[in-house]
Amino acid sequence: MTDVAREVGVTAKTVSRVLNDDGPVAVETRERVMEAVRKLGYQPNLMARNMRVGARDAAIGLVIPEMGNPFFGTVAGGIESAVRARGLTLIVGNSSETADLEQSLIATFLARRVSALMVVPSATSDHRHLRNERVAGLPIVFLDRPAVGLTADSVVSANREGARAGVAHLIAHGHRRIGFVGDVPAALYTRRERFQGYRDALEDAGLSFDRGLVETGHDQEAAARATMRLLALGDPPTALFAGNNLASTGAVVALSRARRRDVALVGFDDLPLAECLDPPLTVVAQDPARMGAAAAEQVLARLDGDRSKARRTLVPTRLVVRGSGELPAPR
Amino acid sequence: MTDVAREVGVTAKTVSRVLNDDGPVAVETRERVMEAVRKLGYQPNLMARNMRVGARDAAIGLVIPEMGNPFFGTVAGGIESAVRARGLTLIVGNSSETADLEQSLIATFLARRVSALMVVPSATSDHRHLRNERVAGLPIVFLDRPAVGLTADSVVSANREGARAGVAHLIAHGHRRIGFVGDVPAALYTRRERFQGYRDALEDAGLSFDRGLVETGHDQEAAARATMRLLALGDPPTALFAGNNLASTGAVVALSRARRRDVALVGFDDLPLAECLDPPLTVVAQDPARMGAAAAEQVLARLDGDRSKARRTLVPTRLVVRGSGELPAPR
DNA sequence: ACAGCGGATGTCAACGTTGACATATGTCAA
DNA sequence: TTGACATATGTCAACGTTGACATCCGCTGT
Repeated sequence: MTDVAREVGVTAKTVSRVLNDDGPVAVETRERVMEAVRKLGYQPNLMARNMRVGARDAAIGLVIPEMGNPFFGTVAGGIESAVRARGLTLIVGNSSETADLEQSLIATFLARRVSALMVVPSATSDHRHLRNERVAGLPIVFLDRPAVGLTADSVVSANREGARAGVAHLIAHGHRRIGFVGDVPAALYTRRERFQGYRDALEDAGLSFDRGLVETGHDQEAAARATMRLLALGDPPTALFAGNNLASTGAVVALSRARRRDVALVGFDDLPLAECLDPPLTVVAQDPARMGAAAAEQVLARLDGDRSKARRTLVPTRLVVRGSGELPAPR
Repeated sequence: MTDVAREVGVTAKTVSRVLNDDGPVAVETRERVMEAVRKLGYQPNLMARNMRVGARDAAIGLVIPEMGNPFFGTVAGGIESAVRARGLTLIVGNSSETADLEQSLIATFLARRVSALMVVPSATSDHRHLRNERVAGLPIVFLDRPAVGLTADSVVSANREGARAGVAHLIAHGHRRIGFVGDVPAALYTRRERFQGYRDALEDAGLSFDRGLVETGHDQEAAARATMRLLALGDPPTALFAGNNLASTGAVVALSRARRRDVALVGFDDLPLAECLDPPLTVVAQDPARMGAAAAEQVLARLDGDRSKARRTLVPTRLVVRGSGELPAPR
């Protein structure tokens, strides 16, 4: 900025005035300044500006466990578009589902003085350490899974209700033995809730819970193996409920490899090609874009001074009936 | 920091020394400082630090056209993990495939003094405005598509070669009329290259090019409609080549809806459920994680002072044979 | 006893920007 | 003419941090 000022023959303050439309500046001066800015290719230094005005960084920090997973990608996209309208930029970090990385990313974001924090917590993380920031008024929103050890805003899917509806759907088609293919670790919030929904549905129908029908795998191949184990049981399930998109994919792969077109399947979270599968995949669809948008709204409201108490936003799910969930139970 | 210093009864400089392991500090002082840091929940202000040391922001800016698309998500993931090892954080912006947004995102990143810039260019963008930064030594890498009007590093897939191999594969199975379902706008680099590869393969085999076999659609539904138009031709193609993941998905959807299991299909870019389709989808797979990693490597090398001339990294593709591309041509 | 040295800490200025306030010049009404 | 006022610009300090250099202390070797 000083360079521009020297070039024009004024002080930095005048240049600052021109660039911020702050205070009166002679038309001619303004033009000469703009000219010099172009000529020197000057870019204002946001870091210095923020420091001077004591403002926080016009960015919000987002921690997600996995960037390649389209679920989180879409969530991030929903946040980005909602937040950019306010001139905020999005800083993204990948926690790889580990508490350590999550915490170090959060520390980095805090050191950058981000305006707000959005976190998809890892399975084993604890957020007590954010208490100071919370009371200091920093907006913090937890996504997909709530905070642990901290009262804070959160935006989550209607996991339990959705899973319950999905499993009830299978029961309505005559199934009595329904397998659950889910995430590991079992401590993960979403896994827990969806599992509860599964048990709710069984109970609603007066069916007994069989621990032997529960298998887990944390990636697609592991989920496929888990599915295989269920199919190999002496008294195998006639239907499966998959607890997330990777589990669904794994189950689909396993059924396809085993050429078992008679096993019903409902997955939690939609897949792009679901309708092209054979049979087309019935799912409990989440709405990741909406989750992102809801989280962004919540953060913006907080930034606008909303000091009301922490709020949990429940994003509804939707049962999308396509075929795989309607296969009748054999008798 | 001043607060911490006052608390301990030393000057800010001493606190700075403790926190940066810089210069000698008495063990006891160090402990008291650390204690105060914990007690006050002090976080060093990165903005101020960067400004003082004249360093650029320890972040790299990434512009992608679409966060929800798993291709770009995976690319971003590849970058993030490679870059975090160096203590750099990733700032991501979504250009929604428009040149205006792209440019404004780049401007924001520059104002933040990011250490490097990574851009997946939009169809109509022009990068002449980055010339100053280039000569100033800012590392800039273009991803998936090269820069326009600027000589700079780039990392792209072997689009032309890959498409050529994919189409040659169809020809080897006896197909003579092969449709192309691609992106719009046709001006898009990847679309252009893949289309050239398609024509190369036809020419290699001595087949004539028929403009009527080329259709476009920029999202899944549009691609499905494009596929339908091809199938409805008086002399329809017996095989299809899809120019990207959305086009592939659209083509799969269209064939599935039309119950046409006799039309061969090869897609560019892999899909998670490709193996479960009926028939399983043969694709020319890209390696997005590797693209991200390669781009990150290139940037890190530049940050380490590599001043060699701009380099184009070609990431190879791989033909994954699964079934849909091997359907024989009817005769 | 004293210079010399290294350890522990302090002082000051500067990074680039902008708020608060001051100054200079011109305009206009009383 | 005078002062009140608006316009255009300048001066200075401060944001939080750290480089460069200074100071103070006790210890060592002669």
